[in-house]
Amino acid sequence: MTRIDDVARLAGVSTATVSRALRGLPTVSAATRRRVLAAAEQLQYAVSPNASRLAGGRTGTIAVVVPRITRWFFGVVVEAVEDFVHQAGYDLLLHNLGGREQNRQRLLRAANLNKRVDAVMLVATPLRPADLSTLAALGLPGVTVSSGTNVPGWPCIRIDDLAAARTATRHLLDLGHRRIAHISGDPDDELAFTAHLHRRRGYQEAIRAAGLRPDPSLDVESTFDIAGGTRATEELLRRGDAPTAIFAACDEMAMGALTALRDAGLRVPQDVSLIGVDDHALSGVLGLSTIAQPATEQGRLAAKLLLDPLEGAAGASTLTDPGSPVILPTRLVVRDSTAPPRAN
Amino acid sequence: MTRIDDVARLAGVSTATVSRALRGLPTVSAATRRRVLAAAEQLQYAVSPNASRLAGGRTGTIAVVVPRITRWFFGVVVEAVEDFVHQAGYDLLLHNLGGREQNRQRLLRAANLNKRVDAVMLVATPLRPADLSTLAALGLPGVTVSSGTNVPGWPCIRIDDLAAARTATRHLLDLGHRRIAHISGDPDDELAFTAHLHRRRGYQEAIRAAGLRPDPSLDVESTFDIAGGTRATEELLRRGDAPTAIFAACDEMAMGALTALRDAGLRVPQDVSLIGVDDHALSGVLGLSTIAQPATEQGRLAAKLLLDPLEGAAGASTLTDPGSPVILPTRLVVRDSTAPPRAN
DNA sequence: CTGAAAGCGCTTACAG
DNA sequence: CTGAAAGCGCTTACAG
Repeated sequence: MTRIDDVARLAGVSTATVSRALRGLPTVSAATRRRVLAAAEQLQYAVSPNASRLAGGRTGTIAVVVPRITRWFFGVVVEAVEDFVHQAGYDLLLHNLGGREQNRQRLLRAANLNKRVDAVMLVATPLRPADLSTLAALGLPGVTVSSGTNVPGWPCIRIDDLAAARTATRHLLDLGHRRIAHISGDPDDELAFTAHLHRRRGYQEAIRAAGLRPDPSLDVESTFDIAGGTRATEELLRRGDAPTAIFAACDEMAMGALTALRDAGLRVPQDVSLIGVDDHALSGVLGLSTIAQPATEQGRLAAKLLLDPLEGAAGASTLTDPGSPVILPTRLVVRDSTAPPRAN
Repeated sequence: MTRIDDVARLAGVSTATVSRALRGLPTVSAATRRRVLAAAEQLQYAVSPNASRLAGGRTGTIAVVVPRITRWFFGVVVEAVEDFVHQAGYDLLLHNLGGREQNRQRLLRAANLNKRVDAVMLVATPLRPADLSTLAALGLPGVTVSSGTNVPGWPCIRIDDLAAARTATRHLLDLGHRRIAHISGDPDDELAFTAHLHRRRGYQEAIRAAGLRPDPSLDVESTFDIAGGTRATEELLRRGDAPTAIFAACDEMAMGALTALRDAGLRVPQDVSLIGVDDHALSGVLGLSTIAQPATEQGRLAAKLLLDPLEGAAGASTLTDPGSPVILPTRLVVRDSTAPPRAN
């Protein structure tokens, strides 16, 4: 392995000058810089990140925490963040909680973030009060994406889950539905993010705004994924007196609902209308109506808010007030899964 | 930030002893270890990874390279790898090529892997001869998953793409189909992985084994994703004389095909049968017949083959001969998208 | 614009 | 089983 002093020797300068030239600091003459770059090139020199980080006090790395990388939203967010982060010359440490409480605890143990990253991005990651203290003690900058827990001092990027749910529910109401069910995540799950809590409230608000009363038997909780959508819908049908429409808290749950409805011999939308939230890559294929949310933009913006301050970008801190979340717009996309209820 | 000498002072031992005790080395008396652990706990001490890595010469980090984290197979593989890697106490550096040749080049530039990781996992990542030299020069251990390019000395985990394609095609043949189309990835794409090349060959072999001749007009190339499946199918239909069955090189392409077929007014499987490869999480929802491949197992096994040697696990090197790939089994899953052609 | 020297916080022979 | 000391490969004031 060639080291910095090999380069220094070849270029006929000190290691300090090599360090400055390679990092593009302005205090190096053009001629010297040329010689250093040539020497480094000739020796195929690569700086040792660990030495550099130890001496410089920066890690050049950011941590990204997601509940499950295999779910549509989180995959898209990570892809956007990865791109931005690597463009900026940082490394990306991935943490996938995978629904295991133990993973979240391991992550938050001092040793796993501390001294290891310059900043943290928490995507839809819920935190207990104790976790917040741990994070605060680390003193790291960070950003949160999607709901989860707000961290004081960190900016937050998300959509308006309440409004999204109201829009979805109102779309069903406008079509003439009155028996509208809701399937959503489990509020008791420690690791559950909180988006679905707001979506449930939005659903209930829209129902009430239409002069109806939310019917608890039409509100089923399960896991926030495909299988959960299937189970919730099966439970819904088991309760008898099927709804004429279902608002699923996310597209993946809606997809799971499709299976359950099909197995029950119910057609979408003729027998039951169905709408989700996300605009998953496959929602178009399935003809699923949904509330589209901009996943790539949320990831990209979050990465920018995270890195700009580290880079000391001009106006970085004025881009957003850490106190108030940045809300990105959603959009109703009507496809083939929603229609007026059958005249009976 | 508390440092190792703070702990040493509190415990009344040297920093060397603290280092040994904390890492669980056997050469520390039980009493001393207890005192050190207590002191570390009391001070909330976390080792500095950079200092440790610089002094110790290990990075405690592995790099994982995938074409696109948002695609089903890669997301599942990364999830499995992440779990294994973190359990083993390593960090995971994620690289998502995102279809950009520039990203691949950036990754392979000496500075981006060199001195930064202890080992590399390449998932379906193709390499040019020059890239192979670069990797060889780094002298890093590694493993490849799914096709891509074989790296001398690295184990390789994958399925038998040829056999999978033959099975899929034969399933259609067995149902009575004779005009069987194939939609697959673009062989000219620099960044394309190579799985689809084998799948095409398997398709052609099965066609020939049935005494038929592969028809080039039934073999359409596009991108290896949902949109590519749609475009390829549209092209197929544009050529006239539609096939009675389509074998898509992956489930995501098959899903894209569904859209195109529906838009053309063709029903699956009544008008056209359709089968893919993967057993994507949504294939069940869509009733898509497919050749299931074990993505989680491939990721887990690859992680194990990567880490065991680093840990000096007993028999690590005998687990597999780096020369011959480890082939995991696939399985035909028949759902509702394949049926006999219409009697005409 | 450049260099000598100290220091970043650990781990590792080496000696006992 | 334990410690003193050197060393890992950089960066950063400081001085010029």
